[in-house]
Amino acid sequence: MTGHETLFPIGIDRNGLPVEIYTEKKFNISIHNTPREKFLEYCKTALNDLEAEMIGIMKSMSMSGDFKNYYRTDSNEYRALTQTTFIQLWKKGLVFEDTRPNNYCPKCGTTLADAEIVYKDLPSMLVYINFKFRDGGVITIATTRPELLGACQAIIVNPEDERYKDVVGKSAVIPLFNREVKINAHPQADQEFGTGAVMICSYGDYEDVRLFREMKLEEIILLNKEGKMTRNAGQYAGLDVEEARKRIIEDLDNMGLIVKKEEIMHRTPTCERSKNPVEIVPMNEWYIKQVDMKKTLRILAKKFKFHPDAHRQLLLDWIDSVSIDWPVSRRRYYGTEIPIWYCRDCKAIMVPPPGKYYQPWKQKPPFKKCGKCGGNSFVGDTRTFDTWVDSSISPLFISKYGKDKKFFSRTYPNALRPQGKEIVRTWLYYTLLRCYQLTKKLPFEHVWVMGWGVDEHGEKMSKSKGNIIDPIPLLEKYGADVFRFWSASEASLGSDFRCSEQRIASAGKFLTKIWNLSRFISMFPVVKKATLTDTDKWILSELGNVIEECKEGYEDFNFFVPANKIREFTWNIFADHYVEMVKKRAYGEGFSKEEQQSAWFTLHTCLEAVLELLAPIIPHMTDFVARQLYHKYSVHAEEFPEAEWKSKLTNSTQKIVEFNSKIWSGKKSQGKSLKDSIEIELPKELKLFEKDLKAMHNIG
RNA sequence: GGGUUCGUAGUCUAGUGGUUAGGACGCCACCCUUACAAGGUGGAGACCGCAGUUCAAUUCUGCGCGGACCCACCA
Repeated sequence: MTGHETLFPIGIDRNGLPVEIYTEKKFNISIHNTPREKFLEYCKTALNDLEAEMIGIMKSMSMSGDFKNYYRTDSNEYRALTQTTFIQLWKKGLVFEDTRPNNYCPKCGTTLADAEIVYKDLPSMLVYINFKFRDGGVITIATTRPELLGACQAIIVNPEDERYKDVVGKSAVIPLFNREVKINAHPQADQEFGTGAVMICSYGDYEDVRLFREMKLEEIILLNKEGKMTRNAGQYAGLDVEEARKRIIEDLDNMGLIVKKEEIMHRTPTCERSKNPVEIVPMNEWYIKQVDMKKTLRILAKKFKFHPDAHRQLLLDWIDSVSIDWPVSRRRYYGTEIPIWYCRDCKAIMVPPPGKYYQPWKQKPPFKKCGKCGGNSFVGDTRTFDTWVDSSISPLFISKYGKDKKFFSRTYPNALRPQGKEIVRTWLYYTLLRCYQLTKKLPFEHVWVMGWGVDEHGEKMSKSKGNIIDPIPLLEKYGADVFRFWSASEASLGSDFRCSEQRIASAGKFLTKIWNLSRFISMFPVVKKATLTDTDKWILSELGNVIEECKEGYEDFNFFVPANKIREFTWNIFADHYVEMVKKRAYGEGFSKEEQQSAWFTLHTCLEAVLELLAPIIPHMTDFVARQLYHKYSVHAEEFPEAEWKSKLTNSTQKIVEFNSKIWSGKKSQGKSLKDSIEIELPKELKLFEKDLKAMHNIG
C-alpha cells in the first residue's frame, strides 16, 4: 500500500537440540544408542509433522508472506551456506579451538546438553578440611567434592566476612598435594554456608567454571572421559570419583585434617537417563571470536531502529555480559556438520573449499593429500554446529549472499527483523555478530521485538503448566479477521497480551459494526465530487487526523495504534455522531440536492479510507466490502490513504459530543423518545452545524 | 540468587509535575430512534505500597511488593 516491492520468504528453522529432544520423546528412542543415520530420519519425520501444522496456522491467520518462496534451515542449500560462512570466518582467522567444560555423564559416556540434566536433591557429605598456612595457623573449608582437592586453584571468602579479613591475600597449602593457593575475597562466598571459605576447583560445578574464567585461573584436569581420576590426581590416578573421594577422606582423616563431616541434602545435577551425577569435563571445541568485537557490537546495536525503542536495552545488556568467545561445536546429530577433516598422520586440520554441503562424519573428504605431511588418510569431524550458527545467517540466505550479486545488493541489508523478546540474546545478537563479521554491514534496518500471547493469568504458556491455548479452534470459530483485529488491539508494541476468548469475541463486534455501517452507506450512490458542508468538513478533518496517527503507528510496526484509533474514530465519532447527524440529509429529508450530495460523498470517503486503513489488520472483510463498493481490484493494492482534509473544525468535536449527549440524556430523563421534538438553544460555537443538529434531534 | 523490564477499574489500555485521570471489554439500569438489540443511551468502578524531592506526584528518585523475560542454581 506504500508502493514498495517486498521480499517476505517463509522460513522454518529446523535445526538443533529441541528437535532432538522432541524426537526422542515422540519415538521413545535415545540419540545415544540410535545409529546416526536412523536418528536423522526420525528427526525429519517429526519435523515434517510439526512444520505442516505451523504452516497451516500461518495460512489460517492469513500471514502475507510469500509461501512459494519458502526455505528450511536444514536443507542442503541452507546448510551449505552455513558451512561456507564458517569457512570464510575460518579464513579471516575468527575461528579457533580451545577447551570447554562440558556436561558429561561417565556412565553413558556422552556429553549432555543442559536440557538433558535433571537437578535432584541428593544426600551428600559436607567435609570440613583444614588448609595450613606456611607460617602457622589454618583455614577450614567445607566441600562436598574432596576428591577435587588436587584441582583447587583458589579459596574464596566473602569480603564482608570479619573472620577472614586478615587472611585475604595470603596463601594456604592444599593438603595431600602440597601446592599453595591464594585466598581471595569474592561476594560469591556465602558466609552462612559451611565455614564461609570455599575452595574453587576445576570443576565441581558451573560456579567454579565461572570463577575460573573470571579470576583467570589455570584449569587442572582431574577427571577423564571414563570418569576416572587423571595423572594430575597423583596417588589417586585411575580411581573412580566415588573411590577417590573415599580414599581422600580416609587419608585426610589419618592426617588429622578433617574437622567434621556433615550429611546434607545437596542439589546435584544428574543425567536424565542414567540418573548418575553429571561431571564437568573440559574438551576441545571450536569457537568463533566475539569478545574482541564487544565495543563494535555496542555501537552497531545503537544503529538499529528498535520497535519499541526500549527493547534495545535487552541487546545492549546482553552484549555487555558477553565474557567468553562463542563455543560453536556440539556433540549432537541434528544440525549442520562442522566442515573439517583431520589428517590421520599429522593431525593437520583440513578445511574444504566453500560452496558445498559437507557431511564429514560419513563422506570422503574433497581432497586427496594432506597439505602439511602429504598423508592420504583423513578422519571427519563428527560434530555439528550450535543451531544459532545456522539461524544467524538467515538475512544472508534470503538475500542470496554469494550467489546473486545484483539481488543481494537490492535486498541486503534487509528491512526488518521481526522476533520475540526472548531470543534477543541469541537470534538477534548472533545475527548481528555473524552478518557483520561477513559483510561489515548491519543485517537489517528495523528490529521489531514482540511480546507474547500469555494465558489468562498473565503467565507464559507451556506444556508442563498445561496452560496452552490452541489457536486453531479459535481461528475456526471466529475467523482470521477477528483473531487478527483482537491481537492487534489487545496490547501495545513489545508487551505481552493475555489470551481470553471472551475478549476475542468482543473484538468481533467491531467487525459487525463495520459491516452494518457499510450496509448503511452502500444505500447511497458513490459520488466523486461535492461542495462540502461544514459538518462534512469537520468529520473529514477528524478522518485526516486518524490517517496520520495510523500512519505513524504502522511505521512503528505498532498495530495497536491503528487498531484502536480506527475503532475509536469509526465507532465513537463517525457512527455515533456524524452518521446520526447526516442521516436526514443523506435521505434528502429537508435538505438541498447539493447538501445531500455532500453527505453521500463524505460517507463514502470516510468508509473507503477506514477500509483501507484497516486492510492490513482485517484483510478479508475490508477487501470484500471495498470490492463491492469501490473498485474491482483488491483493497491491498490501493494506495495508503492521505490526510487531504485538515482544518480547525476538529476543535468542535468535543462540543458536538457533549451537546449530543446532553440532548440524549435530557430526553431520556424526561421519558421522551429520541424522535420526540425538543426546544433548546444551540450553543453559538455549534452554529456551523445547526441544520444537521436540528434535524438529528428534531429541535423545534 | 543475579540482571533487565513492567505495574492505571474485574480485564485490556490512553495520558500528564497541577486533568472532573480518557477509551474499550465485562457488569448494572433504561430504550426496537427506518445500518446495526452482534445496537443505542445512561451509570457504578482505577493510578501496587512506603519514604523522599517539590508549593504540588499517578507522573521524578530510592526502597519494598508483585508479574514477565534472560542468566545462574550453588562449596
